[in-house]
Amino acid sequence: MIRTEALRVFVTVAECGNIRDAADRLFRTQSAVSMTLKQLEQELGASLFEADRKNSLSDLGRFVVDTAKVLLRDHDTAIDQIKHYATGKSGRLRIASVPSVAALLMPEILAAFVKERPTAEIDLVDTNSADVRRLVSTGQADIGIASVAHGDSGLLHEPIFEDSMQLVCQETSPLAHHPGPLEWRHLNDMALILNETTRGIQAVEFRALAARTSLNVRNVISLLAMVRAGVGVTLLPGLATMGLPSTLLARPLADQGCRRQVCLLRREGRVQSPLAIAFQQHFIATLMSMTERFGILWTYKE
Amino acid sequence: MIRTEALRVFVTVAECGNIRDAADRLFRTQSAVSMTLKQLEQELGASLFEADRKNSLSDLGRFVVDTAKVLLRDHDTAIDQIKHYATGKSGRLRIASVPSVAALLMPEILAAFVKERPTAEIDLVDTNSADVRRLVSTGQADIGIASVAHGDSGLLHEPIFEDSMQLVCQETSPLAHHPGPLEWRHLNDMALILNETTRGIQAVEFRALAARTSLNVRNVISLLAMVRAGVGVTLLPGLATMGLPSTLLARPLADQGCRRQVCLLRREGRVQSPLAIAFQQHFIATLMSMTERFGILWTYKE
DNA sequence: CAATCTGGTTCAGCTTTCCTGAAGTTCTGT
DNA sequence: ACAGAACTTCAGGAAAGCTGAACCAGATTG
Repeated sequence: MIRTEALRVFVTVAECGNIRDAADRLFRTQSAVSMTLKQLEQELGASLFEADRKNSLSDLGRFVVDTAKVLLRDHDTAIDQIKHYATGKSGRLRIASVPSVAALLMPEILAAFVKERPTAEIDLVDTNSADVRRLVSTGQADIGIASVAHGDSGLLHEPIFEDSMQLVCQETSPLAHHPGPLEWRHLNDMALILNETTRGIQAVEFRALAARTSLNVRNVISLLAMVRAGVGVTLLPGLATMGLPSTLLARPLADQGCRRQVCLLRREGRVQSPLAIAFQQHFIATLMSMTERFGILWTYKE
Repeated sequence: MIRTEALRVFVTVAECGNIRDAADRLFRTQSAVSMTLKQLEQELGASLFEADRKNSLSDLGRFVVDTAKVLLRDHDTAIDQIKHYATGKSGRLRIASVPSVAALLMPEILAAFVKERPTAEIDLVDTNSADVRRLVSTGQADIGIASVAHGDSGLLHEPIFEDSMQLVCQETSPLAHHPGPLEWRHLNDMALILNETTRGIQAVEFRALAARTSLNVRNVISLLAMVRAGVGVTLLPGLATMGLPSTLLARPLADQGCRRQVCLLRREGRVQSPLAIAFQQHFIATLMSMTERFGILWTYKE
């Protein structure tokens, strides 16, 4: 059996022209190198050098050096690739995230992550929570960031942070300059536009309000356009209100229990790729240092 | 350190889908395979399979299989090439030979040799003895077949066979039908054409005859054309007379000591390529069984 | 529901391989 | 002829790899 390492020893000796230098380079003793060479020659049944002195190769030796050099190069790059993949330095990662996180938090988080991993390929999809869950559970995304729905089978979720819901209205709205947090009753006279994030609100007062309206807009851009056009007001998580257009305002609610929970989702019973693991660690660690700046409430455990 | 063999074990398990079958294929026990896998996973710091059962790969596992498969393929073909080269099954061999051997013996000898070595590249040059020696001593040929000249420095020669010199004349020549072997004196009245092979003849009687002529023709084709045209007679080794044109005849000489010695030549102090060694063995062995057919006298020792 | 089967892991002990340090050999230049 | 350089050989010890036996955990079955 010809060991790859024996070939490496031989190539090193051929390059150095003598055993001592090769032994130094390989962090072995002369005798170890000598014996490896002898064993290799025995294996091949022919001499690799012209003489005892290792400064001139035999015909066979030249052939073996040439062949072994490309073998070793290929071998080393392949092992390297494997190690990179195994340590999450390369590979492919598909992230599905709700728009607020994708737009406001991800840029900063991903910037540092990809900088350290120039060979990693990362796909970021932003879509609504339900779709994020679908993508993750069907294996089309490796990691999801969304609110959690009970009854999600096959998904593991780890709560990351909470985000208090805010009212979004025109700056000309009567509620715009209302002093202090808004009570539910203040919304009684307003036209309310529902959206995906309002589905998670449990408060009975809100559910009563919601029952009176049938306008439900999915896309955030459209939703804000509606509010801007005076169709009505809506509720959005605090994070999503950070880049609000100038004619709109966000106002806090008095009901502190009215929050959306953002979770990290992954498929159950599935070994994650090292890159996915690395991303999660990076995501948690980076995000933790960003909580204050974005006014979010950290709920991650462990 | 990731061993190539560990990757081979992993790929085999991935292909078999379980350890038992893989162990059988690898001629190892289950436990050995299990431990190798465990060690590999430890080295990579991540799991290669989805579960204990080895029938579904993790993301990392899939990547490693893909990468390792090409690595192993390249590795195996490279090792194979080296082994082929080392055992003389492939490589390049440059043979320089005198025309008589090249034309009459080599076809049969090489036919079998190349048939067993489809990937070997063989160059055969036919030229005169002096040039054969030059090619071998300058390293332009690996093996030479020629008569030996004393004072050849840097050349090793092994005598192979002897060949008795014969007179070549027109069939209309007075000597053509002379009964019994020819004495030197029978040539007294003949015009003699010298050639390279006559240089090696020591007999004083011949040297006296040779002193009287100044016509020396190198190329065998030209030489025979001369004889055919009636310019004179010449002497050639028996082997070279076997394909004589129909109007020419070869006649034996009485002087049994008048022979040319054919040797196998190689460069001194130089390790031969395995293919060259293989060729020599084949050459000697095949030629030995051809001696009678070609009327040559075997002189190879050892 | 216990009994069995299947696929895998762990462990102690053995064998093989590999490496080292010291001593020996061979070549080379002076 | 001698010193030094280059390499080999050898004995002993460390490490790695393999095996057989025992063990474990899920499935399957009478």
